[in-house]
Amino acid sequence: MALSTQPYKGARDFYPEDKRLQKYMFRIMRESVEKFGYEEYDAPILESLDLYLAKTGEEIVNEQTYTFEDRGGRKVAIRPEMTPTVSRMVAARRQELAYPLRWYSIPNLWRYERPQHGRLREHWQLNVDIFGSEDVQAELEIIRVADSILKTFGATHDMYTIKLNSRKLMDFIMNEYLGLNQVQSYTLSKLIDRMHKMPAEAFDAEVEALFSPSQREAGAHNKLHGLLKTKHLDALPERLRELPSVVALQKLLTQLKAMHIPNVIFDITVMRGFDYYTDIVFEVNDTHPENNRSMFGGGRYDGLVGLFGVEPVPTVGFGMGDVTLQNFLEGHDLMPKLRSETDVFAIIVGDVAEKAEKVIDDLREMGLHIAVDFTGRKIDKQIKTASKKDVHYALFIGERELKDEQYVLRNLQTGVEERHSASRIVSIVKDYRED
RNA sequence: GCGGAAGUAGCUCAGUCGGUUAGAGCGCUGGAUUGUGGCUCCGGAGGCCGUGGGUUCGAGUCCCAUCUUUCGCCCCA
Repeated sequence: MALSTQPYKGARDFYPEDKRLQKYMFRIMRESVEKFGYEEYDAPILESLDLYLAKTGEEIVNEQTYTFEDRGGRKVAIRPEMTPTVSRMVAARRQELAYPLRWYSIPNLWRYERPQHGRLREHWQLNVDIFGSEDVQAELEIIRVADSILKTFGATHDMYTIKLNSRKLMDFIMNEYLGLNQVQSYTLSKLIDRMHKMPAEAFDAEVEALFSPSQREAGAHNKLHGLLKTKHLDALPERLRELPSVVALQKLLTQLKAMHIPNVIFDITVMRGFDYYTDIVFEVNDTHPENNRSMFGGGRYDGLVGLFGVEPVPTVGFGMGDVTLQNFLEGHDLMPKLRSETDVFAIIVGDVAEKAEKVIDDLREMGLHIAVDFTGRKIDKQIKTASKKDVHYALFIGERELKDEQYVLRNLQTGVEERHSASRIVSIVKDYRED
């Protein structure tokens, strides 16, 4: 039986053209967040399993994490997300860091689950966090950063919606306003989280089953129903509007709109999967009709750093996955045509290899990326090879060129050929590379 | 983890009722008087029909299992 050439289930090989796309996406991400002063960090892909047992949703640890025992008997996990890791790093140097911290990373993460559209077992996820600010200005900045990234990819505001909500508001609604106990609240929040994926009747039935007789008596169901239909903060009952979280949400919405981000809305059904969110959460949705799903999101999690036994550090952050981002870019026709990192494919004509290599080395010295075809094949084959590699220019070097030191530079896109000196070639190619 | 669909050449696929040496297009490769790709013409390579069992005189075709891909569910990015 032959060895399989397939990559591991749910993981991808990155051939040069795939890697080109990944590098492009990471470059835009880095440039966007660094504009706001975020600094890159990194960490090992392996973590102690304990790190994930304390928090996170239970299912992620039990069923979706790759775990194993190392040779020393330690329980090890391949990181399924970056937030616990970065919280651990911050906690380790809690006292000496200069707050507010603006950190980002693009780690690869692993989750053991069934691969399907937009979800693989290994993915890369831009993580952007701001540590050390309780002020809603932190949320404002984080959302602006997320918006700015999408804009840099060429997206316009009609392509996505930013939905905001608050966990504190939801907790208040469930505990105080509806009078639910802890178990009921937890179940209901998970139910609201997937409310849009189930028929209204099924949702109603599950909600009804959740309430106790006395709660039903008190009209809990109707109250909840009314709330879930709320599209604006002003439409909330007075008691809820006075909550600090709601005031903060209102401020956020107003400021974002003032900053020319009109596609933000309040959405009371946004919950986010992780249990560690403590207040404001947000979610970015693709508006493309065929891919109308949550692309990524984030929120405030003030409790995580404190789990390591140090004073808590208030934190706001989000994670943006490469697979969902790619789907978004493809859906909105935002994928760039990427060329090779190689600027020039040199074609040596005749028996002049030694002299030609000298010229090529000079060009490399002046900063060009040049691959040389030393096969001596027919010229048409060599041009075809260059073209297939998505190299932009072919450079012919033969007797004639070497004699007068004028080389034939061919633009493989247009087919236009010109004779130039080496230094002129360098500036032409560099000019092209710049844009 | 639970359902549905699909696996034939590198890619996209055809293959009748189970019947001889398994097909096309594209791609790859060589050539059309040796310094120019994409067009045209001619030649060539390339298949354990995903894998393992079973039924049958005979299986790409029917049955079972398994792996992979894919769509949905759970969950989430």
